[in-house]
Amino acid sequence: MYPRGHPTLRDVANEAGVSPAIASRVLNEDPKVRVRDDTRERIRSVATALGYVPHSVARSLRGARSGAIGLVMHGLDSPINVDVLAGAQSRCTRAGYVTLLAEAEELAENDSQLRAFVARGRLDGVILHSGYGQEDRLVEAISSSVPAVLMNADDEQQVPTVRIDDAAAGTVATEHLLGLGHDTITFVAGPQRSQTSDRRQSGYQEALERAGLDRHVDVVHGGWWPEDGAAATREILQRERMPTALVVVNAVTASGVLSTLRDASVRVPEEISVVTIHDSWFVEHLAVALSAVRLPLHQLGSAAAELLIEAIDGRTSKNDVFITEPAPELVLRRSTGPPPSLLG
Amino acid sequence: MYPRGHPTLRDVANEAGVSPAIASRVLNEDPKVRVRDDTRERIRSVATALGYVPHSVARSLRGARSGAIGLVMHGLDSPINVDVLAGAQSRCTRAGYVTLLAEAEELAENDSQLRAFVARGRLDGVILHSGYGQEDRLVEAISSSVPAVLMNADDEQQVPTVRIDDAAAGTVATEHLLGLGHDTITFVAGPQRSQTSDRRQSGYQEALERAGLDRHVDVVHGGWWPEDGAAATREILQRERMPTALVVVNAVTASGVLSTLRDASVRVPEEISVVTIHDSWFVEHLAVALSAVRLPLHQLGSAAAELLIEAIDGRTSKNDVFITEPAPELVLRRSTGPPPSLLG
DNA sequence: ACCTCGTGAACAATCGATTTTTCATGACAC
DNA sequence: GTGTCATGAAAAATCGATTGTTCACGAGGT
Repeated sequence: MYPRGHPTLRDVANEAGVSPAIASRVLNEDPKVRVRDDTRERIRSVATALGYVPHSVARSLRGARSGAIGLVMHGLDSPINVDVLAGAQSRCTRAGYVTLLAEAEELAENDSQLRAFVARGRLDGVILHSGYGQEDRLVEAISSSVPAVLMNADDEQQVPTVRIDDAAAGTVATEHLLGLGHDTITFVAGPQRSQTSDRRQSGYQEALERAGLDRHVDVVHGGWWPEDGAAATREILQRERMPTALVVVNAVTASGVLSTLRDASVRVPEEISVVTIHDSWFVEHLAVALSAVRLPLHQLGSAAAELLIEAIDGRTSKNDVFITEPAPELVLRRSTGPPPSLLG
Repeated sequence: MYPRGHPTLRDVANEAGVSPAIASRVLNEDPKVRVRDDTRERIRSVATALGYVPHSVARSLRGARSGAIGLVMHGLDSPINVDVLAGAQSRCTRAGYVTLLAEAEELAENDSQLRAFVARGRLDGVILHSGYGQEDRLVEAISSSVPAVLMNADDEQQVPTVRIDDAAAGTVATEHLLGLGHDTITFVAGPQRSQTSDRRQSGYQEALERAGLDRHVDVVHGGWWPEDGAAATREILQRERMPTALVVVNAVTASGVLSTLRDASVRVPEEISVVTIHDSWFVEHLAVALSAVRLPLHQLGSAAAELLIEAIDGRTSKNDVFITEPAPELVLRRSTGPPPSLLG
């Protein structure tokens, strides 16, 4: 039923009594071809009558365009990353591309998967989710065979990159706490090698420095997952002097922080304030409704798609994009308040 | 740099002083061709020296296989659905297919997107995430042009379907509450037209009937999102006689239920117990760590991929698959306990 | 010497659409 | 009546790989 008897352009042409050449031009509305109106009409009606659908593979073989963009993503189990994916995916789709999805880790580990993915002719370009470190080989392998754009990668890259203002997010979060009167604020960071985490941390440090509190910079390394937040929190809980507030690198990490604090019966925000970066659907449903800095993740994805599509079309290809609008903004909920000392 | 000067099979053949035919056979390790060892060696080394990569489009034009599978998904903003996606994606990838991702809603609304997606030759098959109702036309359009498998669809379908035991999940959740002594248990359902929700609800009803409580069946319709759970909860809170326990159709919905109860200062589980279906990473970090019934979502995806791949290969194609292993299982956390009446 | 056979590899068709080139027809001018 | 031009459409090349068929050559048998 499926592939059998699918009419080809030749079938349409024969049925309409014309050559495939003329049928192709009519159906593609080639402006520089002269056809009689009745012929044009005949071809069109035969095409619809037969249910003709162009063969995309044949078309891209001739045309050197596949109409497909590859999306190489990290950790889709995190809603944060899914937001980015959605932004990229919908932008590509609106531009008429179909999107191929792949997992960065799998591609990096499995050479035959990688080869199948970037096989010649399959993709017009690739959007590569970066910022998880240690992926130079993958970036190299992909960008050497197909136009590529990176999302959220390290600073020095051969490949065009789109970034969001992670440092500003760190600053906004920290300044919110400073404004409430906190002066011992710990940054719960991501993995040691993450530049995304580093950038947020530098925003945190900058805010402290501006407040004259550079001596109070305090960083605990965690990771991107709830368990990482939980581990970091347990470490903090064991200290003699606990900070009065936490800036957590990521909302998923923060979910582990909050539930660990709850399990330890530490009241938020009365005993400790928590603010995080990324405002996702779940943050207001966590152990405590979580104050968070909103970052334009969806835009990160769509801007990357935009940049790639421009590059594919050969239009002005700025090399990098830094998304500053909308600026990171705090969404205030229940997890932040004045430090205990000010509560009387 | 990219497409320019990519060596073709002909380039390899010329360089090695053989015909493209023999080069193709050697590189693909065709067993029924006889070549001298030195020729074979020469072709191989020329291929690697030139960095030859087969042109996937040319290959699939000739071979009538694209090596690509389409994944049409609903609501990727829900982690629940992402789990399903991940299962399908990784199974396809391991079988050597690349995966094309599309949004069911967009495809249903936008005809040109749909046509681009199922364009002849692009896909060897499609996995279609169903169970959101009202998608007959999409299923029809897709399955008429390419082999397809449905995930979690309604019962009467023309297309092979993979299902999980939603009814059993409803039963397990309900029996857990019954076992704790509850007898007024409300089911917070999904949208009116969702068969997935209906199946879970029927499991709930069946459990009540077996307990002789058929008169206590009570269903409030909500939806798949936190706001839906919140709205349903507000409705329940306004009643004169509140139930002592809730079975919530979905963990995302339940997150809205729990935070609404928290905001209304209703203690969980002391005043009301809540159990949900779907055990995702976030449920233990919600307002109250949520008891949940684990369903094999990842397997739903991978089984669908499996079924589709078998169909593509023309191997035994069972028409439907019903996943019963592992059976739905309760993961006990803090949101369920005895009803107030038994607490003394 | 002639025919047969096996070996190793070239030739050529094919997949379906696009695109450049070529061609047939009729109208018109001379 | 012959040459020129515009019109409308057919022919044929092309994209790159795969695959069924054909072919050249040398060894071996008789």
